[in-house]
Amino acid sequence: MKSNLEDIARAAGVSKMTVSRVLRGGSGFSDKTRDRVKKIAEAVGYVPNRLAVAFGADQSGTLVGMCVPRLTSGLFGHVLDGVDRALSRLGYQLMIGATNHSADEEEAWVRQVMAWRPAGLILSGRTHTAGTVDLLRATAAPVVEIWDLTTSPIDMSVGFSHFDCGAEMGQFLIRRGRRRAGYVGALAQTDGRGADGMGAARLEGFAATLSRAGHPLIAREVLHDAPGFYAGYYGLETLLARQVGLDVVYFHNDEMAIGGLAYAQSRGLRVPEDIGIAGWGGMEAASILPRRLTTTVVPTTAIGKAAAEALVARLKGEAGPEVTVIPTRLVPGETG
Amino acid sequence: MKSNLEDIARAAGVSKMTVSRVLRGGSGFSDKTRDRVKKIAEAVGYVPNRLAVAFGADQSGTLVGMCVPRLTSGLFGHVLDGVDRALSRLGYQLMIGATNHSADEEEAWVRQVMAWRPAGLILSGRTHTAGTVDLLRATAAPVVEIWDLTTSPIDMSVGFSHFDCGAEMGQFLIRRGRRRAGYVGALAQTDGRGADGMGAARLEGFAATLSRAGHPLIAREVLHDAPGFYAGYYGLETLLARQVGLDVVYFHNDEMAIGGLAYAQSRGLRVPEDIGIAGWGGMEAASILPRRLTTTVVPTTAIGKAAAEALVARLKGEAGPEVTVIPTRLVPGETG
DNA sequence: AAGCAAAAAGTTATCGATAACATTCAACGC
DNA sequence: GCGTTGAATGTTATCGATAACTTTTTGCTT
Repeated sequence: MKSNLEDIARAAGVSKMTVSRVLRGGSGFSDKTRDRVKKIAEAVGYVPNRLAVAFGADQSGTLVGMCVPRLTSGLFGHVLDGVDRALSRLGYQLMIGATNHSADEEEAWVRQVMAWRPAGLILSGRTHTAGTVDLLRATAAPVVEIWDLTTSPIDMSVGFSHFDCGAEMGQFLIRRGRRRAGYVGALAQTDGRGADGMGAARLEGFAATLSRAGHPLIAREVLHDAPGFYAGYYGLETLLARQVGLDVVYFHNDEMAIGGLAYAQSRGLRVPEDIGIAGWGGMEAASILPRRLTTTVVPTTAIGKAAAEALVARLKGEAGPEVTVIPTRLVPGETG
Repeated sequence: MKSNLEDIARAAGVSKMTVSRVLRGGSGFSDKTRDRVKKIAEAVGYVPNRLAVAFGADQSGTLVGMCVPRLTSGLFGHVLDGVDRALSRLGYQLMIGATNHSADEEEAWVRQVMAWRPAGLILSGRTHTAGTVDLLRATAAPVVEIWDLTTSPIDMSVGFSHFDCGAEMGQFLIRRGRRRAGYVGALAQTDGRGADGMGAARLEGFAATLSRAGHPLIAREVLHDAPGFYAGYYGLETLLARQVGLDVVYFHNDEMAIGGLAYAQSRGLRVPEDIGIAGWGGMEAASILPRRLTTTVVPTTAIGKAAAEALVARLKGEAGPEVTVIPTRLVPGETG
């Protein structure tokens, strides 16, 4: 990893500049020179120093930063995958970080990653600290906020409305005759910064719709825990212990809903006869249960892809849409 | 994002060098100067340019590259999380990539990321192209190979033996009286490069153990597909259509095993009475099913953490172990 | 107040690639 | 064979931080 343009230039008996031109493949050299330089570069295993390129341009043209709430989330894994596939094909590098659902941690990450002068950033959610927003506004780098759509993005936004997801599920459950609904969530915000803005927005949309229909949400249980199977299992246990007579429970996500399903079965409750269960997210497992889970499918990979494409378009100077809506799809299933 | 040391130096009436010293907090400046410089740096929102630092040192001291087979894998999500938590705490940045189970794609990624002169690399698996190995050996950067343990690592290795996982499960199922075993895998290698070396090693260990016990593997079905629920579902369907009388099926991973479980239930097969099912990996869902899945739990986060720590130790010049074994744990469950 | 050590601050060179500009060279028409 | 043109190639400056070195200032002793 030691050879540079200078070494190749010396070996080929030309100047650094000629080598640079050859290796980037433009024009300004003879076929003979090109062949000789290329052969030498190949032989010494030349790897261009992107640090030098980026530094010279005071902008690392192929570096993109992406920050997600949790790296262990199945949904975000797919988003990440969508982004990575779209970007790596074009020669971009992905620098990642996790906020652990804390806007302060996000700010710390943004500050760190900005030091690398990335060509662009992809952030998750629309809740950021004032410091983060200042930092980003002071930058020319394009920023895509994904997941939770915002009508006034810092720069660009790709995703859908969590509020609408909740509202749609509320309407659906009302239409199915549900009248006494509960909610089980997780990751209650601990730092007062709207850390779980997205789950909270779904709950709001859900609750608002139920109220409008005249059958308001009766009970809710929000755990200070990772939104996984266990949280769903114990969350439903807690909720049912506190409140009798619920006929449906809406969960923060599918993992929790499947956990809830497991609890209901362990208690001998029939789903959906005794109690309905609805999730959110559309994890693969949900569609292969004995009874298909009633849930909202989120096109995760498509969101990642769209975010990457919006970013790349902006980097190429093309004028793209400020807001890209990627619609979710309510899947009726057999548990709601 | 425009201010640099020069700007601050000018504003403070000192030289760049003094500003540099103050901001890195060493010595060689008066308290008065320090306060003034710090105040100005704060006011202009100075973000140091790591590109310049890394370039000057011809090594990006805080950049670590990590490559996983798939970003959508729950297991690797946890590994990634373990790595990220350990590294971000120490101020390192993580650059990621996915091989999509292709050694060639890995080489392409390594080539790209080496251009950033990372302080170290974390790779998944022990199967690499000759080109990758050459590239890495020519580098001073520490490399940790995780997941599949190798006794002769390029540099360092953290993980466990997939062969042993398969062997252990084979022994266990034999002890439970299983005599006619099948296997359902996925990600059949299409490019002949050992793309799925790790699942293949488990299968080998499994088959070898069964043979030694006198009850060799009867049927196997390896799909050209992502190893998810669907693959498990249809994989078992295919296997059972081809071969009657199987009394247990070992799956590539838990997701596939759960898919298989769903197929068995859909066909009215009783588990484990009519057919046993065993998975691998230890996804959270597996432990909350009505019947706990027989599987091997892999301490994913611990592997990530150990890999990060081994890398950091090496970067600090400490002599660490070449090979770190992170033991897996067979969980008997009730399906095998 | 001179002398001297130590602290404070400044100067220079450097890392690799490339844009912008400068120069050399070859081929061609007349 | 001489000027012209365009292709081929070379030179210089630059990006920001910092190591290594040099100079200036301060503070203290006698």
